[in-house]
Amino acid sequence: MSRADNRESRRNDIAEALLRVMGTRGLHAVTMRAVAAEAGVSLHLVQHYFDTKEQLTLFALRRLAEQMAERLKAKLAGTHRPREVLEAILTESIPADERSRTFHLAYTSYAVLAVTDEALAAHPFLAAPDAMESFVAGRLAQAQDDGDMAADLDPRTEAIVLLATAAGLGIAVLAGQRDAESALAVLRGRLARLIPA
Amino acid sequence: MSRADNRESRRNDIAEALLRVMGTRGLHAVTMRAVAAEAGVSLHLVQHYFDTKEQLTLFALRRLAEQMAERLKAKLAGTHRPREVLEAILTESIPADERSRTFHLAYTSYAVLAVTDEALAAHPFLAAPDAMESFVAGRLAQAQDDGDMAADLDPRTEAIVLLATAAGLGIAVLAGQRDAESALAVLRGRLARLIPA
DNA sequence: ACGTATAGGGTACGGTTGTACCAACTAATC
DNA sequence: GATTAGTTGGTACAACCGTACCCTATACGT
Repeated sequence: MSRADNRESRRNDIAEALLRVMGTRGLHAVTMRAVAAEAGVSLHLVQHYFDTKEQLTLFALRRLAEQMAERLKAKLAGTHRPREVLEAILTESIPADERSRTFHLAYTSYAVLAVTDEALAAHPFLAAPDAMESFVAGRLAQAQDDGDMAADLDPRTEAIVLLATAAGLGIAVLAGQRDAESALAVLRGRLARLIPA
Repeated sequence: MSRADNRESRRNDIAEALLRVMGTRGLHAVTMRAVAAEAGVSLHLVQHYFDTKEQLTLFALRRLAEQMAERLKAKLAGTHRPREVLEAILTESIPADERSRTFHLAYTSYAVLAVTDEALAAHPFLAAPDAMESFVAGRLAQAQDDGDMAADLDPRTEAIVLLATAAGLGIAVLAGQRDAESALAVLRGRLARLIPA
Protein backbone atom coordinates (compact mmCIF):
# COMPACT_ATOMS: atom_id res chain seq x y z
CA MET A 1 0.00 0.00 0.00
CA SER A 2 1.47 3.28 -1.08
CA ARG A 3 1.69 6.26 1.14
CA ALA A 4 -0.97 8.14 -0.74
CA ASP A 5 -3.36 5.21 -0.48
CA ASN A 6 -2.72 4.96 3.22
CA ARG A 7 -3.40 8.63 3.57
CA GLU A 8 -6.66 8.36 1.72
CA SER A 9 -7.62 5.39 3.82
CA ARG A 10 -6.99 7.35 6.99
CA ARG A 11 -9.07 10.23 5.74
CA ASN A 12 -11.89 7.85 5.00
CA ASP A 13 -11.63 6.33 8.46
CA ILE A 14 -11.94 9.73 10.06
CA ALA A 15 -14.82 10.77 7.83
CA GLU A 16 -16.51 7.50 8.69
CA ALA A 17 -16.05 8.26 12.37
CA LEU A 18 -17.69 11.64 11.87
CA LEU A 19 -20.69 9.99 10.25
CA ARG A 20 -20.95 7.52 13.12
CA VAL A 21 -20.96 10.33 15.69
CA MET A 22 -23.47 12.23 13.59
CA GLY A 23 -25.75 9.22 13.22
CA THR A 24 -25.78 8.22 16.85
CA ARG A 25 -25.45 11.45 18.80
CA GLY A 26 -26.53 14.12 16.37
CA LEU A 27 -25.00 17.08 14.62
CA HIS A 28 -24.39 19.06 17.79
CA ALA A 29 -22.17 16.24 19.06
CA VAL A 30 -19.90 16.40 16.03
CA THR A 31 -16.78 18.06 17.38
CA MET A 32 -13.18 17.56 16.35
CA ARG A 33 -12.48 15.84 19.66
CA ALA A 34 -15.48 13.55 19.45
CA VAL A 35 -14.56 12.51 15.92
CA ALA A 36 -10.97 11.87 16.99
CA ALA A 37 -12.11 9.74 19.91
CA GLU A 38 -14.58 7.81 17.75
CA ALA A 39 -11.86 7.14 15.20
CA GLY A 40 -9.46 6.12 17.97
CA VAL A 41 -6.88 8.73 17.04
CA SER A 42 -5.57 11.90 18.58
CA LEU A 43 -7.12 15.28 18.05
CA HIS A 44 -4.03 16.45 16.23
CA LEU A 45 -4.30 13.65 13.71
CA VAL A 46 -7.72 14.82 12.66
CA GLN A 47 -6.27 18.27 12.22
CA HIS A 48 -3.39 16.80 10.31
CA TYR A 49 -5.58 15.14 7.72
CA PHE A 50 -8.17 17.90 7.56
CA ASP A 51 -6.96 21.42 8.16
CA THR A 52 -10.31 22.71 9.35
CA LYS A 53 -13.57 21.32 10.57
CA GLU A 54 -15.30 22.67 7.52
CA GLN A 55 -13.06 20.66 5.20
CA LEU A 56 -13.65 17.53 7.24
CA THR A 57 -17.38 18.11 7.17
CA LEU A 58 -17.53 18.65 3.42
CA PHE A 59 -15.37 15.60 2.80
CA ALA A 60 -17.65 13.46 4.94
CA LEU A 61 -20.69 14.87 3.19
CA ARG A 62 -19.26 14.09 -0.22
CA ARG A 63 -18.48 10.58 0.98
CA LEU A 64 -22.02 10.18 2.22
CA ALA A 65 -23.41 11.20 -1.15
CA GLU A 66 -21.09 8.76 -2.94
CA GLN A 67 -22.12 5.91 -0.67
CA MET A 68 -25.76 6.70 -1.29
CA ALA A 69 -25.17 6.70 -5.04
CA GLU A 70 -23.35 3.37 -4.85
CA ARG A 71 -26.07 1.82 -2.74
CA LEU A 72 -28.64 2.89 -5.26
CA LYS A 73 -26.55 1.74 -8.19
CA ALA A 74 -26.12 -1.69 -6.60
CA LYS A 75 -29.85 -1.96 -6.07
CA LEU A 76 -30.57 -0.90 -9.63
CA ALA A 77 -28.15 -3.40 -11.13
CA GLY A 78 -29.81 -5.95 -13.35
CA THR A 79 -33.05 -4.21 -14.14
CA HIS A 80 -34.29 -1.36 -16.27
CA ARG A 81 -38.00 -1.83 -15.78
CA PRO A 82 -39.43 1.45 -14.48
CA ARG A 83 -41.49 -0.22 -11.80
CA GLU A 84 -38.53 -2.00 -10.22
CA VAL A 85 -36.23 0.98 -10.62
CA LEU A 86 -38.71 3.26 -8.90
CA GLU A 87 -39.37 0.78 -6.13
CA ALA A 88 -35.63 0.65 -5.45
CA ILE A 89 -35.42 4.43 -5.28
CA LEU A 90 -38.41 4.78 -2.99
CA THR A 91 -37.19 1.98 -0.75
CA GLU A 92 -33.87 3.72 -0.40
CA SER A 93 -35.57 6.90 0.75
CA ILE A 94 -36.92 5.26 3.89
CA PRO A 95 -34.39 4.87 6.74
CA ALA A 96 -34.99 1.18 7.36
CA ASP A 97 -31.61 -0.17 8.50
CA GLU A 98 -28.98 1.48 10.65
CA ARG A 99 -26.83 2.53 7.73
CA SER A 100 -29.71 4.20 5.99
CA ARG A 101 -30.79 5.82 9.22
CA THR A 102 -27.39 7.41 9.67
CA PHE A 103 -27.46 8.59 6.09
CA HIS A 104 -30.85 10.21 6.41
CA LEU A 105 -30.13 11.80 9.76
CA ALA A 106 -26.86 13.24 8.50
CA TYR A 107 -28.37 14.45 5.27
CA THR A 108 -31.39 16.00 6.95
CA SER A 109 -29.29 17.63 9.66
CA TYR A 110 -27.00 19.30 7.18
CA ALA A 111 -29.89 20.25 4.92
CA VAL A 112 -31.60 22.03 7.81
CA LEU A 113 -28.33 23.68 8.71
CA ALA A 114 -27.89 24.79 5.12
CA VAL A 115 -31.12 26.78 5.36
CA THR A 116 -29.40 29.36 7.53
CA ASP A 117 -25.77 28.73 6.58
CA GLU A 118 -25.12 29.95 3.09
CA ALA A 119 -21.58 28.58 3.00
CA LEU A 120 -23.13 25.12 3.31
CA ALA A 121 -26.01 25.95 1.00
CA ALA A 122 -23.58 26.82 -1.78
CA HIS A 123 -22.23 23.30 -1.89
CA PRO A 124 -23.78 20.94 -4.38
CA PHE A 125 -24.96 18.18 -2.12
CA LEU A 126 -28.41 19.72 -2.27
CA ALA A 127 -28.57 19.29 -6.02
CA ALA A 128 -29.30 15.58 -5.73
CA PRO A 129 -33.08 15.95 -5.31
CA ASP A 130 -33.35 17.93 -8.56
CA ALA A 131 -31.51 15.28 -10.51
CA MET A 132 -33.58 12.60 -8.85
CA GLU A 133 -36.79 14.35 -9.78
CA SER A 134 -35.87 14.45 -13.45
CA PHE A 135 -34.76 10.84 -13.34
CA VAL A 136 -38.00 9.64 -11.76
CA ALA A 137 -40.03 11.72 -14.19
CA GLY A 138 -38.14 10.07 -17.04
CA ARG A 139 -38.94 6.60 -15.75
CA LEU A 140 -42.58 7.46 -15.35
CA ALA A 141 -42.67 8.76 -18.93
CA GLN A 142 -41.10 5.50 -20.01
CA ALA A 143 -43.78 3.58 -18.15
CA GLN A 144 -46.38 5.63 -19.98
CA ASP A 145 -44.75 4.78 -23.31
CA ASP A 146 -44.85 1.13 -22.33
CA GLY A 147 -48.54 1.48 -21.62
CA ASP A 148 -48.06 0.66 -17.91
CA MET A 149 -49.19 4.03 -16.63
CA ALA A 150 -52.29 6.10 -17.33
CA ALA A 151 -51.66 8.52 -20.19
CA ASP A 152 -53.54 11.42 -18.61
CA LEU A 153 -51.04 11.79 -15.78
CA ASP A 154 -48.17 14.27 -15.91
CA PRO A 155 -44.91 12.41 -15.27
CA ARG A 156 -43.19 15.48 -13.79
CA THR A 157 -45.99 16.15 -11.31
CA GLU A 158 -46.23 12.51 -10.32
CA ALA A 159 -42.47 12.43 -9.80
CA ILE A 160 -42.62 15.49 -7.55
CA VAL A 161 -45.42 14.01 -5.49
CA LEU A 162 -43.80 10.60 -5.28
CA LEU A 163 -40.51 12.01 -4.03
CA ALA A 164 -42.15 14.46 -1.67
CA THR A 165 -44.23 11.66 -0.19
CA ALA A 166 -41.16 9.49 0.20
CA ALA A 167 -39.28 12.36 1.84
CA GLY A 168 -42.13 13.10 4.21
CA LEU A 169 -42.49 9.46 5.20
CA GLY A 170 -38.73 9.18 5.59
CA ILE A 171 -38.68 12.07 8.04
CA ALA A 172 -41.57 10.57 9.96
CA VAL A 173 -39.70 7.28 10.27
CA LEU A 174 -36.56 9.09 11.33
CA ALA A 175 -38.48 10.97 14.00
CA GLY A 176 -39.98 7.72 15.27
CA GLN A 177 -43.53 8.70 14.38
CA ARG A 178 -43.91 5.79 12.02
CA ASP A 179 -42.18 2.48 11.55
CA ALA A 180 -40.27 1.72 8.38
CA GLU A 181 -42.46 -1.23 7.42
CA SER A 182 -45.67 0.75 7.26
CA ALA A 183 -43.98 3.62 5.46
CA LEU A 184 -42.67 1.22 2.85
CA ALA A 185 -46.10 -0.37 2.51
CA VAL A 186 -47.66 3.01 1.86
CA LEU A 187 -45.05 3.88 -0.74
CA ARG A 188 -45.42 0.55 -2.53
CA GLY A 189 -49.15 1.06 -2.60
CA ARG A 190 -48.61 4.45 -4.18
CA LEU A 191 -46.35 3.03 -6.81
CA ALA A 192 -48.75 0.16 -7.51
CA ARG A 193 -51.52 2.63 -8.17
CA LEU A 194 -49.35 4.61 -10.57
CA ILE A 195 -48.00 1.56 -12.37
CA PRO A 196 -50.30 -1.43 -11.80
CA ALA A 197 -48.62 -4.82 -11.99
CA MET B 1 -51.91 45.16 34.22
CA SER B 2 -51.19 42.97 37.18
CA ARG B 3 -47.75 41.91 38.12
CA ALA B 4 -48.34 38.31 37.11
CA ASP B 5 -49.63 39.39 33.71
CA ASN B 6 -46.61 41.56 33.22
CA ARG B 7 -44.40 38.66 34.06
CA GLU B 8 -46.16 36.43 31.60
CA SER B 9 -45.94 39.13 28.98
CA ARG B 10 -42.19 39.36 29.52
CA ARG B 11 -41.79 35.63 29.20
CA ASN B 12 -43.69 35.73 25.94
CA ASP B 13 -41.50 38.55 24.65
CA ILE B 14 -38.38 36.55 25.37
CA ALA B 15 -39.76 33.38 23.84
CA GLU B 16 -40.73 35.40 20.81
CA ALA B 17 -37.19 36.70 20.56
CA LEU B 18 -35.89 33.14 20.65
CA LEU B 19 -38.15 32.19 17.78
CA ARG B 20 -36.98 35.19 15.78
CA VAL B 21 -33.33 34.24 16.25
CA MET B 22 -34.16 30.66 15.41
CA GLY B 23 -36.04 31.59 12.27
CA THR B 24 -33.48 33.99 10.88
CA ARG B 25 -30.12 32.62 11.97
CA GLY B 26 -30.83 28.98 12.75
CA LEU B 27 -30.80 26.73 15.78
CA HIS B 28 -27.06 26.98 16.29
CA ALA B 29 -27.40 30.74 16.74
CA VAL B 30 -29.87 30.37 19.60
CA THR B 31 -27.82 31.27 22.66
CA MET B 32 -28.95 32.89 25.85
CA ARG B 33 -27.01 36.03 24.92
CA ALA B 34 -28.41 36.17 21.39
CA VAL B 35 -31.95 35.83 22.69
CA ALA B 36 -31.35 38.54 25.28
CA ALA B 37 -29.95 40.90 22.66
CA GLU B 38 -32.82 40.16 20.28
CA ALA B 39 -35.33 40.85 23.04
CA GLY B 40 -33.48 44.01 24.01
CA VAL B 41 -32.89 42.91 27.58
CA SER B 42 -29.93 41.83 29.63
CA LEU B 43 -28.66 38.30 29.81
CA HIS B 44 -29.56 38.08 33.44
CA LEU B 45 -33.16 38.93 32.72
CA VAL B 46 -33.49 35.93 30.48
CA GLN B 47 -32.06 33.83 33.28
CA HIS B 48 -34.43 35.43 35.71
CA TYR B 49 -37.54 34.50 33.76
CA PHE B 50 -36.26 31.11 32.66
CA ASP B 51 -33.90 29.32 34.99
CA THR B 52 -32.24 27.27 32.28
CA LYS B 53 -31.95 27.30 28.54
CA GLU B 54 -33.91 24.08 28.37
CA GLN B 55 -36.89 25.64 30.11
CA LEU B 56 -36.77 28.62 27.80
CA THR B 57 -36.59 26.33 24.79
CA LEU B 58 -39.52 24.21 25.87
CA PHE B 59 -41.60 27.27 26.65
CA ALA B 60 -40.88 28.72 23.21
CA LEU B 61 -41.71 25.40 21.59
CA ARG B 62 -45.03 25.20 23.37
CA ARG B 63 -45.76 28.75 22.31
CA LEU B 64 -44.92 27.84 18.74
CA ALA B 65 -47.36 24.96 18.80
CA GLU B 66 -50.09 27.17 20.25
CA GLN B 67 -49.57 29.80 17.60
CA MET B 68 -49.77 27.17 14.91
CA ALA B 69 -53.01 25.86 16.37
CA GLU B 70 -54.46 29.36 16.51
CA ARG B 71 -53.44 30.13 12.95
CA LEU B 72 -55.13 26.98 11.80
CA LYS B 73 -58.20 27.61 13.87
CA ALA B 74 -58.53 31.10 12.42
CA LYS B 75 -58.27 29.72 8.91
CA LEU B 76 -60.83 27.05 9.64
CA ALA B 77 -63.36 29.47 11.07
CA GLY B 78 -66.55 29.65 9.10
CA THR B 79 -66.43 26.39 7.22
CA HIS B 80 -66.89 22.72 7.91
CA ARG B 81 -66.73 21.44 4.37
CA PRO B 82 -63.99 18.81 4.19
CA ARG B 83 -62.54 20.20 1.01
CA GLU B 84 -62.00 23.69 2.40
CA VAL B 85 -60.83 22.42 5.76
CA LEU B 86 -58.24 20.19 4.13
CA GLU B 87 -57.09 22.93 1.79
CA ALA B 88 -56.52 25.18 4.80
CA ILE B 89 -54.48 22.51 6.53
CA LEU B 90 -52.37 21.75 3.50
CA THR B 91 -51.80 25.43 2.79
CA GLU B 92 -50.59 25.91 6.32
CA SER B 93 -48.04 23.16 5.90
CA ILE B 94 -46.14 25.09 3.22
CA PRO B 95 -43.86 27.88 4.51
CA ALA B 96 -45.19 30.62 2.25
CA ASP B 97 -44.85 33.78 4.30
CA GLU B 98 -42.15 34.81 6.75
CA ARG B 99 -44.12 33.83 9.82
CA SER B 100 -44.81 30.39 8.48
CA ARG B 101 -41.20 30.02 7.40
CA THR B 102 -39.99 30.74 10.91
CA PHE B 103 -42.47 28.27 12.28
CA HIS B 104 -41.42 25.50 9.94
CA LEU B 105 -37.73 26.11 10.37
CA ALA B 106 -38.06 26.10 14.14
CA TYR B 107 -40.26 23.03 14.19
CA THR B 108 -38.06 21.10 11.77
CA SER B 109 -34.88 22.07 13.58
CA TYR B 110 -36.15 20.89 16.92
CA ALA B 111 -37.68 17.78 15.42
CA VAL B 112 -34.31 16.81 13.95
CA LEU B 113 -32.67 17.60 17.25
CA ALA B 114 -35.21 15.43 19.03
CA VAL B 115 -34.04 12.42 17.02
CA THR B 116 -30.86 12.27 19.07
CA ASP B 117 -31.97 14.15 22.19
CA GLU B 118 -34.33 12.03 24.20
CA ALA B 119 -35.09 14.80 26.67
CA LEU B 120 -36.57 16.74 23.77
CA ALA B 121 -38.15 13.66 22.23
CA ALA B 122 -40.08 13.02 25.42
CA HIS B 123 -41.96 16.29 25.14
CA PRO B 124 -45.29 16.18 23.40
CA PHE B 125 -44.73 18.69 20.64
CA LEU B 126 -44.16 15.75 18.32
CA ALA B 127 -47.62 14.38 19.00
CA ALA B 128 -49.24 16.96 16.71
CA PRO B 129 -48.74 14.97 13.49
CA ASP B 130 -50.54 11.97 14.94
CA ALA B 131 -53.55 14.04 15.91
CA MET B 132 -53.46 15.76 12.54
CA GLU B 133 -53.45 12.43 10.75
CA SER B 134 -56.55 11.25 12.55
CA PHE B 135 -58.26 14.56 11.93
CA VAL B 136 -57.52 14.52 8.21
CA ALA B 137 -58.60 10.89 7.97
CA GLY B 138 -61.85 11.86 9.64
CA ARG B 139 -62.51 14.64 7.14
CA LEU B 140 -61.79 12.32 4.25
CA ALA B 141 -64.20 9.77 5.64
CA GLN B 142 -66.76 12.54 5.90
CA ALA B 143 -66.15 13.45 2.26
CA GLN B 144 -66.74 9.82 1.38
CA ASP B 145 -70.01 9.84 3.27
CA ASP B 146 -71.00 12.98 1.37
CA GLY B 147 -70.28 11.16 -1.87
CA ASP B 148 -67.48 13.61 -2.76
CA MET B 149 -64.67 11.08 -2.62
CA ALA B 150 -64.27 7.67 -4.23
CA ALA B 151 -65.51 4.93 -1.93
CA ASP B 152 -62.74 2.47 -2.72
CA LEU B 153 -60.08 4.67 -1.12
CA ASP B 154 -58.91 4.19 2.46
CA PRO B 155 -59.24 7.50 4.33
CA ARG B 156 -56.40 6.67 6.72
CA THR B 157 -53.95 5.84 3.96
CA GLU B 158 -54.92 8.88 1.94
CA ALA B 159 -54.48 11.05 5.03
CA ILE B 160 -51.01 9.63 5.62
CA VAL B 161 -49.99 10.24 2.02
CA LEU B 162 -51.49 13.70 1.91
CA LEU B 163 -49.68 14.82 5.05
CA ALA B 164 -46.42 13.16 4.07
CA THR B 165 -46.56 14.86 0.69
CA ALA B 166 -47.27 18.20 2.32
CA ALA B 167 -44.39 17.69 4.75
CA GLY B 168 -42.01 16.71 1.97
CA LEU B 169 -42.98 19.69 -0.14
CA GLY B 170 -42.74 21.95 2.89
CA ILE B 171 -39.16 20.85 3.54
CA ALA B 172 -38.28 21.36 -0.11
CA VAL B 173 -39.64 24.90 0.01
CA LEU B 174 -37.79 25.57 3.24
CA ALA B 175 -34.57 24.34 1.69
CA GLY B 176 -35.08 26.57 -1.32
CA GLN B 177 -35.41 23.67 -3.73
CA ARG B 178 -38.91 24.65 -4.72
CA ASP B 179 -40.96 27.82 -4.50
CA ALA B 180 -44.06 27.99 -2.36
CA GLU B 181 -46.39 28.70 -5.27
CA SER B 182 -45.60 25.52 -7.16
CA ALA B 183 -45.70 23.44 -4.00
CA LEU B 184 -49.15 24.78 -3.22
CA ALA B 185 -50.27 24.14 -6.78
CA VAL B 186 -49.15 20.51 -6.52
CA LEU B 187 -50.93 20.07 -3.21
CA ARG B 188 -54.15 21.62 -4.49
CA GLY B 189 -54.00 19.34 -7.49
CA ARG B 190 -53.67 16.38 -5.15
CA LEU B 191 -56.65 17.46 -3.12
CA ALA B 192 -58.70 18.10 -6.25
CA ARG B 193 -58.07 14.56 -7.41
CA LEU B 194 -59.14 13.14 -4.06
CA ILE B 195 -62.20 15.33 -3.74
CA PRO B 196 -63.25 16.66 -7.15
CA ALA B 197 -65.07 19.98 -7.08
C1' DA C 1 23.60 6.94 4.55
C1' DC C 2 21.64 11.03 5.48
C1' DG C 3 18.57 14.87 5.35
C1' DT C 4 13.78 15.69 5.10
C1' DA C 5 8.99 15.36 4.51
C1' DT C 6 5.27 12.93 6.74
C1' DA C 7 2.80 10.70 10.69
C1' DG C 8 1.86 11.20 15.25
C1' DG C 9 1.22 13.02 20.28
C1' DG C 10 0.62 16.59 23.87
C1' DT C 11 -0.48 21.01 25.24
C1' DA C 12 -1.78 25.88 25.03
C1' DC C 13 -4.68 29.82 23.62
C1' DG C 14 -8.42 32.84 22.54
C1' DG C 15 -13.26 32.76 22.21
C1' DT C 16 -17.98 31.37 23.40
C1' DT C 17 -21.17 28.89 25.97
C1' DG C 18 -24.58 28.16 30.07
C1' DT C 19 -24.83 29.21 34.65
C1' DA C 20 -23.91 31.44 39.16
C1' DC C 21 -23.03 35.28 42.00
C1' DC C 22 -23.19 40.04 43.78
C1' DA C 23 -24.91 44.76 43.82
C1' DA C 24 -28.48 48.42 42.96
C1' DC C 25 -32.97 50.04 42.10
C1' DT C 26 -38.20 49.85 42.14
C1' DA C 27 -42.59 49.10 43.88
C1' DA C 28 -45.82 46.96 46.71
C1' DT C 29 -46.88 45.61 51.72
C1' DC C 30 -47.26 46.23 56.63
C1' DG D 1 -42.09 55.49 56.25
C1' DA D 2 -39.54 51.05 56.79
C1' DT D 3 -39.14 46.57 54.89
C1' DT D 4 -39.36 43.17 51.79
C1' DA D 5 -40.04 40.93 47.44
C1' DG D 6 -39.39 41.51 42.62
C1' DT D 7 -36.72 43.47 38.84
C1' DT D 8 -32.60 44.89 36.43
C1' DG D 9 -27.69 45.03 35.63
C1' DG D 10 -22.64 43.66 35.46
C1' DT D 11 -19.36 40.35 36.11
C1' DA D 12 -17.19 35.85 37.07
C1' DC D 13 -16.40 31.02 36.24
C1' DA D 14 -15.83 26.41 34.64
C1' DA D 15 -16.35 23.85 30.55
C1' DC D 16 -16.02 23.31 25.86
C1' DC D 17 -15.01 24.69 21.19
C1' DG D 18 -11.70 25.13 16.89
C1' DT D 19 -7.21 26.09 15.99
C1' DA D 20 -2.18 26.74 16.56
C1' DC D 21 2.18 25.46 18.28
C1' DC D 22 6.04 22.44 19.84
C1' DC D 23 8.14 18.16 20.20
C1' DT D 24 9.35 13.09 18.56
C1' DA D 25 9.80 9.10 15.54
C1' DT D 26 9.42 6.84 11.24
C1' DA D 27 10.07 6.14 6.40
C1' DC D 28 11.02 7.83 1.94
C1' DG D 29 13.96 10.19 -1.89
C1' DT D 30 18.49 11.27 -3.41
